[in-house]
Amino acid sequence: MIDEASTGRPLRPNLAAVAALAGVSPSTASLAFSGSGPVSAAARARVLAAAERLDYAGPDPRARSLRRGRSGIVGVVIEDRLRDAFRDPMNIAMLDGLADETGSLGTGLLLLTENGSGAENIAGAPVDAAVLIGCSTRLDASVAAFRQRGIPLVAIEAPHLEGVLAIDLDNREASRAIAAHLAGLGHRRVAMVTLPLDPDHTSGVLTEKSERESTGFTASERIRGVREVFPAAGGWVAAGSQIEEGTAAGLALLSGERRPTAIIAQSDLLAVGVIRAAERLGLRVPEDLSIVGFDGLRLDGIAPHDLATMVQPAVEKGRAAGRGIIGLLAGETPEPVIFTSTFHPGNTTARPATPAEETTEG
Amino acid sequence: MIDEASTGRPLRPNLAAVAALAGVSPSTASLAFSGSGPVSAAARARVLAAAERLDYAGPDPRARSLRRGRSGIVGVVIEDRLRDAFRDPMNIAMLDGLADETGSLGTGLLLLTENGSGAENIAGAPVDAAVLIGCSTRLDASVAAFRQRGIPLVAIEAPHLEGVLAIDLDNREASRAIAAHLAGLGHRRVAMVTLPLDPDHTSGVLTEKSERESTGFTASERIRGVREVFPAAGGWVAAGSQIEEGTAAGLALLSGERRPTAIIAQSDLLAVGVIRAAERLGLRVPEDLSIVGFDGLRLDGIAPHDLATMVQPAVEKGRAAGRGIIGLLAGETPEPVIFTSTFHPGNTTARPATPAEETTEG
DNA sequence: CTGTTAGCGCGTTCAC
DNA sequence: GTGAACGCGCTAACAG
Repeated sequence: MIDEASTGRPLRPNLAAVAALAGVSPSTASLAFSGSGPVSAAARARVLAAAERLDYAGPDPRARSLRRGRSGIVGVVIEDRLRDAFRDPMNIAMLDGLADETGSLGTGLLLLTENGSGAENIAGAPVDAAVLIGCSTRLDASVAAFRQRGIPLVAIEAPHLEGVLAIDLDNREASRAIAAHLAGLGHRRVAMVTLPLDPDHTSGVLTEKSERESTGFTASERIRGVREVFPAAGGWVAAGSQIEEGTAAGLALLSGERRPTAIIAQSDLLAVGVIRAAERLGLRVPEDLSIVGFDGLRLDGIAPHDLATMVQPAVEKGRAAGRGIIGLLAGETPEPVIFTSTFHPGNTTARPATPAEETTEG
Repeated sequence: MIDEASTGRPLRPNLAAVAALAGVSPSTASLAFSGSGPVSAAARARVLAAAERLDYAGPDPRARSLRRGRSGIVGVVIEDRLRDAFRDPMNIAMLDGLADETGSLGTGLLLLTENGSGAENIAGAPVDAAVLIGCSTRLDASVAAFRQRGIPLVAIEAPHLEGVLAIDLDNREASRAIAAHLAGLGHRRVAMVTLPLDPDHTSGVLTEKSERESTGFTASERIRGVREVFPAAGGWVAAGSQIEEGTAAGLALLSGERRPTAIIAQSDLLAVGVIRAAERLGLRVPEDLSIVGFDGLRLDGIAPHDLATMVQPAVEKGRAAGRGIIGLLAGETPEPVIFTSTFHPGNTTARPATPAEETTEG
């Protein structure tokens, strides 16, 4: 058997070995591979031939990244489990935009989840920059560690953090606009279905406590927006952005006595679920119940209605994050970005059947 | 301003600086951080204090991975664009299982796409091991490079590759079983809706040519399985595993003269799309058209029917891949795994209205 | 328990 | 255009 011991040379050849065989110095061989310097065609050819003979696959990425101080890897910090995060089509769209933009500069996206690897591990990742997605206060430790390392950070829809480039969405204003639209139609009893408020994705009635202790930035912002129009609006906290969760929420909200005449869901999938719940309860949409979603997901065929919703530029958010990273890595100081959602009226809202009662309820 | 130039010490402190300040040797400081060796409590405390004073965030991941020869990163090679790959819930389930199992050993999953980064880049990633997903022959270059580097490889549902641990699904047999089920009911005119056959996701009639030149391993296997029962079955190649694609396929297949009495879709989402197409054409399922899917996705609410399908253990596939990687990294030689799908009869198949005509058609 | 030494594999000076 | 030398930051051996 031909192996390390019998041949006397290392099993995995290194650049030095290739250089030796090619009869050039290591630095010349290095230049031949990286192409970032003047090498004679002859020398390059000899190096490449030697590499082939030794079955050398090119410079070791680890050594190269140590020497260069860059790994080419962009970290994506996700708080949820992958399964949960990827179930939301908006996250996927964002990742796609991000990959699009960062693909040019590096190797790939490194998925970092808080639960999988502890904050220790997450901050010990060999990334050149990191994007924080759907983050809450729990990420503080990781953020601090990244900062100490001097790793540029971009946060998408997160509370403002010093030194972290913010890519935001007008969640509050968009939600206020939705609420205003419903108020304009005459609705007074309006309820919300929110995205998860805590890291455990506890679902249930939206209480003062759950709202106060919320770590879900986007969800909280959207609640606040609605509250600007309906200060006392109640709601249901869903365990995730899924149709079934919306149905559960809908059943809970619509089964009570003084049921709402309109429901504002924080995602389109939740809204579809609410529509299902309404149908199951024999309520017509929008005659008996107005429903508005959020996201602007293409729902053709999934829901029979043309859902009223706030269309958000998810892919663009990812792209902006990617561009931000590139800028930061280039030593620039990119401006924060706030994206604007646009209202799609659809056909799932209408004047309430019994308009203008007094106040809102939960 | 206090900076590098004025203080004379590097802006980012390194382990040596910390050790110096703590009055211990670098190796002692290293042990204090990694915890993998005997260090006196006093020494550790001094090191930690020094680290805090210097705002040192711990050992540099790049240097550490060079020295240790391991980065703690597992690569996931995806052929598609992220958007396409993640649109298929099976892929997400797999990734989840993979992350679950590999979370223990490392930092995270590095998403590598062929289109984003070239084969050069992809093989230059500092990964300890890699999982190939939905790969075709186009990945050969990357595979070769990984092999040269001695990086353990696991392939999920891929053609057999020497030295690559295979995690497989009984696609062929499962598809044969579906076909046999339909044959048993009396169906003779059966058509397929397949997953993409080429990297560009070209959709259209399934032709001898597209079939022959297919790079979609899973799709081809499933076609072969069906062909064991219906050798002449025709079909439609979808551009992806999405409901709308299924609808398009259904419309194409069902609009012709001698329309099939049963359609075998290669995913549940496609099957749902076909159901929609059937409904749009006024065909009843299963009375006028039997439909079978694949995957065993939970479709509650998305489709009114209880879809007949082959339930595949997607999360388990990911888990098995993860365990395989762990084994390979430990120097073991894990056995390949072949998972078995189980048939869920549902209520979307029935005897054909006009049974037992002669042969199949396209 | 701690310190010393010696690289990991490469890229980058700076001379020639 | 090329080679020699050095150091990136850390950790595995050993020696004390």
